[in-house]
Amino acid sequence: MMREYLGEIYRLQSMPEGATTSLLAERLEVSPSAVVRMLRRLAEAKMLTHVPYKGVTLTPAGEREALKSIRRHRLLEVFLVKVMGFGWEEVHAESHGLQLTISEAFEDRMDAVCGYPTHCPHGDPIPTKDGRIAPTNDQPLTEVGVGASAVVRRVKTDDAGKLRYLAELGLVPGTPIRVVNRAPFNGPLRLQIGAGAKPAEHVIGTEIAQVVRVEVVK
Amino acid sequence: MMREYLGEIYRLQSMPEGATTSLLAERLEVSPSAVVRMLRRLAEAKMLTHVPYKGVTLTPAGEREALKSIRRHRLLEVFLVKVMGFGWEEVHAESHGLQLTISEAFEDRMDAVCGYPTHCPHGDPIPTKDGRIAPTNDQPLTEVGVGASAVVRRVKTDDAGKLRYLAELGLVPGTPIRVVNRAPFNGPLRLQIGAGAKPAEHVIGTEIAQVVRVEVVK
DNA sequence: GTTCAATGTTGACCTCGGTTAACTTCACGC
DNA sequence: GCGTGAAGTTAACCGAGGTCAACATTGAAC
Repeated sequence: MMREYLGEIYRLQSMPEGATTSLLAERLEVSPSAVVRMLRRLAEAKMLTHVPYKGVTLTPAGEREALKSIRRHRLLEVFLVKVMGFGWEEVHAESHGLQLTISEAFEDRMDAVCGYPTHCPHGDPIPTKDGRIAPTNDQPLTEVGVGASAVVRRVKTDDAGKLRYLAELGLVPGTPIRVVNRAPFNGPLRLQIGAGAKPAEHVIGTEIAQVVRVEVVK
Repeated sequence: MMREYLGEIYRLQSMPEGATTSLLAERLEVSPSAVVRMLRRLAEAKMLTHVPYKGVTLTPAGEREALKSIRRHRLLEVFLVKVMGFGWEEVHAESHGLQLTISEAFEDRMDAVCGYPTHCPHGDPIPTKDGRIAPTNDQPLTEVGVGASAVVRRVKTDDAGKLRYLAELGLVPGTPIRVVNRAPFNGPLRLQIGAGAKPAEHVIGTEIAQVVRVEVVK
């Protein structure tokens, strides 16, 4: 359990808001008080430093553990999609419990059975066994200029409905797109999705566009 | 957790000794007092009746739950061997934790991915989703007469060492054998193992023979 | 500078699953 | 029929992980 908290702290640290008590509580679906107590225990275990009312910072040891948790989580997601046949919108919920009980041997088997994947179904990089993680270099679709071509890299949501919708549209990691048009005042985007002879054209709202991260192609 | 206790109770009820507190404690690797408390809770939940100092009997509801647990456990074992590439001697330990956290959806996927197996790697029948379990009709190898032909049906041990040894010998469910000779006073057995042109011959001790259950071929 | 709402923290409590130590009950040998 | 050892049970305890209610701190608005 401690490791899962660390993983979530790591994820949140790389976001603008940082890893706050209430955000952690929300993501882990527990009460804030449960989070605070766990922070104390993790601080005692030298996994992080916690300055009350200020914030939290992972120690190097804490980061190592966090990356182990993230590796496990993302490998599990790949596994559930590629081997078990779950949809990419189902895996978040499904991983929740499994993550806590799989052994290291099982993790290694998943890795092998999936062909040593480098990214999870949503496009996030999977840390290596020795704790290295590939850097990401993408931006929200909302920030891409009209006319630009790009490739979808990551999809930053756990919402099953949004994920289903994105899959329908073909907005999955690896898909090439082009921003055809953007309505004013953060209006909806018109996108060309996919390559080849007949790329589809779709209009998506900003709530969806914010969630899709792309790498612009020169 | 309750379901796992029920599964173990069911398994033990079909053995000569029955489901006693101490046997349960041993199989579940917990203290007898933990077992007794769980028995009380299961009795409250109308899953069984427990007469202190006498014994325990599953109610129909308890039996249903027990079979669900057993199904889950055995499916998991098949899955670990066929899909994940574990050895049949490793799966008992590996299932322990996983069993507690897999969802019903995951169970269904395992079933499908494994091709709807009917027996676990050790030869025990897998209950169906609606709670029916195939009867078994085998006997310990120790009770088979000299000269008789038989087919290995089940292997009744969780000991990794014994399982490894049995796999080496080829004494796995489905293998045809013949009892060539038996030394007096419950002495070792000489067996012909396997069919075809050159069946192997091996001598095994009674400790091993007791664990192997076979169906005699007329 | 005060106030106040949002955020963070502490404390008291619950359940679950495990433990050990002490006590009961059972059944078997004599 | 009476010990006595094994098996079963009860009681008191622990830690993990969760809750809610009360309290503390922060920072932004006025």
